[in-house]
Amino acid sequence: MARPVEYDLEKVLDNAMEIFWEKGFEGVSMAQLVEHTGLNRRTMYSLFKDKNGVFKDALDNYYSKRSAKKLEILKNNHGKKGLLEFFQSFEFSEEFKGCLFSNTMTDKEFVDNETYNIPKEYFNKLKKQIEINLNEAKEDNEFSGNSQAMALTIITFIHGFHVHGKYNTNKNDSQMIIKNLIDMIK
Amino acid sequence: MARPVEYDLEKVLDNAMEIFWEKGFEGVSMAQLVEHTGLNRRTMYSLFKDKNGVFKDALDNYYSKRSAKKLEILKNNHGKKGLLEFFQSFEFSEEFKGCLFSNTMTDKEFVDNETYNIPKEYFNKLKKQIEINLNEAKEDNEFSGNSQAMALTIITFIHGFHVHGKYNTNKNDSQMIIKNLIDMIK
DNA sequence: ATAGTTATAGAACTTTTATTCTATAATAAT
DNA sequence: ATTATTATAGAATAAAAGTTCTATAACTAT
Repeated sequence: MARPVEYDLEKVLDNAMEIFWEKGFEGVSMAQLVEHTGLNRRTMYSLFKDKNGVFKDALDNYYSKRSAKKLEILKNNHGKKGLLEFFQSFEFSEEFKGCLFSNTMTDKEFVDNETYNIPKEYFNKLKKQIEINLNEAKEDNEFSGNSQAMALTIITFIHGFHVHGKYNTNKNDSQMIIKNLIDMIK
Repeated sequence: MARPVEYDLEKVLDNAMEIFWEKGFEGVSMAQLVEHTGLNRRTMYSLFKDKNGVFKDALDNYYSKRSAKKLEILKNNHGKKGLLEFFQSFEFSEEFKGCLFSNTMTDKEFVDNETYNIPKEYFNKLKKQIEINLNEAKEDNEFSGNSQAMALTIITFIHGFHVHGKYNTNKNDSQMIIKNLIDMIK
């Protein structure tokens, strides 16, 4: 009945996610978004309310494509094994983009609350899951500290790992940091 | 011979530092800077080259007012004592502004290289000093790990601590995190 | 084939932000 | 007092970014 769409929403979201991941919410203009998604300006606004709307959907996409998998790694592996697999899933690429969610936590003043809550709630979930794995590790006699405190520390560390990667892209350093943290969990 | 200045450069820099600290480089407009410093728009541009110039001088001011003192704490206290004093110097205010330098590390694409290098070099210095304190702690039999790896881990952790504080302002959590990290350094 | 509906193209508009310009004000030395 | 010099006030300019508008294109159901 109507003219068919030429875009692929899946790809549009992937492209939006990619550029936001690299440059951050404030670092990306609508013009760049239009260029990078291949979408028409007008189509952009018919699909999304505004720039924040694009960002919100890009974050949802990031969650299902990436973050949800991180949670699964912890859930599907018992205790300390889950934590080890989790840390090993971090990529050490030279062109380090960090984590879109972790980056977004520092953009509180630029995005609306609903959008900010997406990564925020992910980190809450992640913290709880890490705590579960630590408690399991405790039962296995592979951890003897305070699970709650250690879960918070690990979350804190994850944030820092992504910040550090913004200015130090040395692969050895990254691996050294991860290894050192793992050794500290006992 | 000429009309005398009405501003106090010291206060101007403090005010600029304060607002950048709270909102980040991109989060502050020249209009806000003019309002917050009490300076005239034109005077602003006669004192600083441009917005980046204001930011650069605000960072230099932050270094001498705050960061340099952090380094001194480590230098003036031997080994692990220095590290403990260092961590205790972190403030746990509810209205958590984080660390201007750590925040700036995530703004790489917005500021020029010369400016970005100010906090970057501070963290390099800090890492080296932490390494020195860890080596001293080793001689005192208060630490037995890899100093280099642990120094990197602590720096990473510091970055993360400031990101975490952006969305979790719970004082108990912050204290728990710091305490947990200290316990892990051994 | 035509009417109806939605997509696309890209210009136009509006707001915001950084930067500069013109005019005026206040001091110190002559 | 006048002049030279620099500070201030605030308007003006220019570029960039977000958003919307008008016109045209492409398809489907009748």
